[in-house]
Amino acid sequence: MKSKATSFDIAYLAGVSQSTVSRALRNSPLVNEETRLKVQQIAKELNYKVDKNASNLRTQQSATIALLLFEDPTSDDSMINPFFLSMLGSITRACSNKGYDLLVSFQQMDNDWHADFEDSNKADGIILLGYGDFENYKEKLAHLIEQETHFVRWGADVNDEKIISVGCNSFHGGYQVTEHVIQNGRKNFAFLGDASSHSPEFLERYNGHCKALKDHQLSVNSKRQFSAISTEDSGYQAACQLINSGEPFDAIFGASDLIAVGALKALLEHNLKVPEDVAVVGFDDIPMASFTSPPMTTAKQNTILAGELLVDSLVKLINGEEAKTISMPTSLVVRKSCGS
Amino acid sequence: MKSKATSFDIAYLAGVSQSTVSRALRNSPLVNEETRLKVQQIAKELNYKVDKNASNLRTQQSATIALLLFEDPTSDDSMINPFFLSMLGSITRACSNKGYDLLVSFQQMDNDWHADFEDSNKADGIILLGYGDFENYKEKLAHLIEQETHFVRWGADVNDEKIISVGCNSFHGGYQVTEHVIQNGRKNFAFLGDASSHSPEFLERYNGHCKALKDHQLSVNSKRQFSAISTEDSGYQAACQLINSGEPFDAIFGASDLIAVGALKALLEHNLKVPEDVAVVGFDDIPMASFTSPPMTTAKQNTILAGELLVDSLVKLINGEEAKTISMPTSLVVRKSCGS
DNA sequence: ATACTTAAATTAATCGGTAAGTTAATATCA
DNA sequence: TGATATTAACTTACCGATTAATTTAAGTAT
Repeated sequence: MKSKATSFDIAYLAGVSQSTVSRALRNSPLVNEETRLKVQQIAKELNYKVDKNASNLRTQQSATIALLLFEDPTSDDSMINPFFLSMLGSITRACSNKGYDLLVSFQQMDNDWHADFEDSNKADGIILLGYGDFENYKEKLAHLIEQETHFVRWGADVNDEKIISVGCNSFHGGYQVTEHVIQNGRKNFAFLGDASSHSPEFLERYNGHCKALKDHQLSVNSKRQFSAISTEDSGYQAACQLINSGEPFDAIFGASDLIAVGALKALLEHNLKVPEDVAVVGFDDIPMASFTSPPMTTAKQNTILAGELLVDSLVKLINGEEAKTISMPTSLVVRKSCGS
Repeated sequence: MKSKATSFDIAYLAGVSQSTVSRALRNSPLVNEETRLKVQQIAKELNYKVDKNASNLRTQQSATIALLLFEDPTSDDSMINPFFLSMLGSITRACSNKGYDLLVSFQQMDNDWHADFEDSNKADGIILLGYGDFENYKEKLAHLIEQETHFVRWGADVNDEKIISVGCNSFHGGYQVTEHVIQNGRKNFAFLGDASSHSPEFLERYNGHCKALKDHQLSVNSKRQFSAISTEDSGYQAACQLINSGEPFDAIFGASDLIAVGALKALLEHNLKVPEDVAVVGFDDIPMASFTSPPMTTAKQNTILAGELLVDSLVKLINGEEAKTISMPTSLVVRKSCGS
């Protein structure tokens, strides 16, 4: 086992002190050009790498961001919500662009989740990602605030200026897709997804949905709203309930694409044709959405931009700057499932 | 800004020495039960968390694994290969089960990628994940070995006992899907995917494919093999080349599901019906595979198990134990795209 | 020639733990 | 009772960097 080179080894070989080595490697103007080059040369030969534990300990920062990904406890263990997977991809990129490493951690929303990364100095800040029961979640956030932990979360504004959120304008997205379907002549809209304060995003989508209905002189019928979490299975269940309820409907808005995909499956099983009998729209624009049969019309959330904004905001907080809650617009992606 | 509590603060409050605090918190038998409880109580009240930088520095290990995810440089920046995303999910879980944190880093295969995580003591070992030009990749692995870095890679065995790989038996998988389609009566098989030593996995799939053809008295026609990397677009291009080549074919084997999905699109555009005119099969069983139209028959790679085995093997290496290259079986998932 | 800058390096304190070595107090045994 | 074990604590060195404080040497001005 060959032991790693330290700055002392370099110092010895270069015939200078260890602190000069440290300075030279970080291009400090306090060290002579000639010395610097010699030191850097030796460091390279020894394949020397700065020990992050030592330097982080000394500087009290880690150039690392922790990502906590929350999952619905009921979701299939083998499959992470593809939407968040996309987010993860863009966050990873955004972090590396900003010179941060990324620690990824999956957490069950219901369990006691630990956000010790910053307390233990493993990370400088935290990104919280995931749908989930917000009412429960809120206490934990209060705790984070109390600990003065730097964090940003993905999601709708929660009207607390200490909680920085980056999210899509769910209300507008909900309005947008609903209006599009209405303009295709559908009148009896069903909504599948939790519409309570436990899921602020879904609630906003629902509110936008209802507003669109009202603006077009259609009534909101709560008998056509069925609760669902963001899994295909849950969407399937909700759609079955809807079908079995006997309420007439000619359009379904799934609060997320996964829910809509589940609905598609339920409709198929009940011999209802999409979009002829029922128009189906979703939310997110996950990669799968363009491969469903028929391809899904949906409100696209720009995950690339979202990842960048999350990281930007968090880095601002880490640097002691101000950061603001951001709401991004969604864009309507029209495919075949909505009938036009 | 409230400063974090250190073990000295606890020591002062508990009226013991700092080292006793350190021991008490780690349940060392060297400290009296009563003292231990008192210390732990105070630690809790202060919301004390061990500083990982300090303890890692002292113990020279980080309880962290770094995951390097390689992407085909040409792949769409917005979309990470869903197969690797699944792997990432299961690796994350496996790590947390083993008590390791996970650092995720995306790397471009062609650029100089850095695997400094272990050298800089940020991680105890590295998992390498991704398809890509293996010939190029090899030099870097040699470098890792030279540095005595602990690492495991996803992929086919590369016949070097210093390189521990965990992968699926691509040869068998290729054989399996090919044979299934042959048994449905197809005779003119095309293969889309790089079949060179630059992509060992694809090459193995191709070899298995050819073996199945031969075993069933069908000839291998290299004019029906078109190179492609694992992206939908590349699969689309390759399928177009195939179609335009004028070679007759009634089945396509995409070396990965993404390639097969691209092929599906090309066939649709050329008014070729799947599976009536052409059977299409893929490899991986990404989530999308069950939502294509028609749903894709494919060789499933068990990503959950794969993640566990990768982490297990790496942890063994970290602990100085032996680890062996592992080849897992694939399982045939029959859906509609293959015509039965 | 003396005093004063400036440049370039060194020394030493520090970050917050871990663990080996040592001491002090109590318990056990012949 | 004196010698030896055992328990539970304390002291101190150390991990490998960063950086403030200090020293040394050379250069400039009066």
